[in-house]
Amino acid sequence: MGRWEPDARERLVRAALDLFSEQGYENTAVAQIAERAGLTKSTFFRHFRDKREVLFGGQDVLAELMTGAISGAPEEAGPLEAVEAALVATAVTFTDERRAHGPQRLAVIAGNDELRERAALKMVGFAVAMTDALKRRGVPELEAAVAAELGVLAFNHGYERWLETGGDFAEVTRRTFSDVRAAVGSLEGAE
Amino acid sequence: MGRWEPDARERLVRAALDLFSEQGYENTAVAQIAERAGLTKSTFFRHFRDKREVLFGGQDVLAELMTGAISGAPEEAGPLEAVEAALVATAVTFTDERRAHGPQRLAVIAGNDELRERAALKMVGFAVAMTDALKRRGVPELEAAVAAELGVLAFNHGYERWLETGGDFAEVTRRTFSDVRAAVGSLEGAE
DNA sequence: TACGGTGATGAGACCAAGTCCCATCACATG
DNA sequence: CATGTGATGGGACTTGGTCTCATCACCGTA
Repeated sequence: MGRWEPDARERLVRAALDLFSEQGYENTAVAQIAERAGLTKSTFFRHFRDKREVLFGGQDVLAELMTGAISGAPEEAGPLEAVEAALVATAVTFTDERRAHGPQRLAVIAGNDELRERAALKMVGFAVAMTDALKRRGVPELEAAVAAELGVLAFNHGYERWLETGGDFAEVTRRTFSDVRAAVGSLEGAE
Repeated sequence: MGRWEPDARERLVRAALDLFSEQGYENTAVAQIAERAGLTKSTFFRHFRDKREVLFGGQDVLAELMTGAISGAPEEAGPLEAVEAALVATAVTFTDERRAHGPQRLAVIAGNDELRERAALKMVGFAVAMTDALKRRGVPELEAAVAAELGVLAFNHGYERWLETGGDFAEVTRRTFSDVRAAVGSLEGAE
């Protein structure tokens, strides 16, 4: 596993994040990112499938953590409890270091359609993963889909709250999920 | 409003859909689509922002129909009733002619990541549009988001059901949304 | 110390998506 | 018949993304 300067991948992420912030996503060429990281275009595409992916690395790990938690939830747990376990299970990846450049990352994504598109796909990926995992537990199709969708909603809101308020991701997300469930209750009760 | 052969846009859509089915999305060049439609690459990009968009035309109209219906819903209507009205309002665009190439379109989209990505973005667009429209009615943030998300879920499932079973889109969607609400009820009651 | 294997990188050709600018054509109007 | 307008054609150009081959650092081993 020989290497010149270590952490090529992380260097690319940092360079990309900074350049996107400075000049905007579409005004930044991949070659420029690679150059700032002391690498070349070839190496960039060896680490990331495309230009967008440099901002979304490790999301597949999240999906695996979610499905793992749902599969491993106790027999008696209902779908919503399983989904909550899935959200909590992702907390291990949300370190303080990751929290540091979270706002910068969010701002870049919000400012570009291609990136919002990629973000949307990732969320759909989470929803599908959780839906499938729930169905494997015997949860009916529609109930599984609804539970998963509520989970993704809580995940997104929870992530933003976590960036704003800090604290433990698991704790913040649990609260957020509880708020979502309360909102569902209000909706059902209102009519 | 001069024009040689009429309906350039529709010809492009047909050509694209057929070529994508025959050879796959990524094996089809924009120039090829334009050629089959008797046009050129320039004209293609004058009608569609990018290669993907040729399969997603008119989705902005749907979003407007949804927000219009939510804004125009009676005062007493709850969030879920407003969302149901939004779904029903889109029915006018789902003609028999559109239903004809629906399955072909779905198959093409399912077979390519870029296209699923674009589809995901469109759904997020619907969710955001409905959420905002609900908030303008005074619905609290989270309740609005949940209601909108349930609406999008019903919209997607309803669309597929409509393609399979036929009939009136409004009717199919109404039933689907009712099923989604029932699923929500089961979830809440289970724990 | 020399040698070969391995994994990461560099370099450059190549194709297609998407942008831009300008010329051109059909049609309507005066 | 002149003129304007909207849609199209054509081609140059940039960049994302793929592919192939050469190169370099490191590691183990003789």
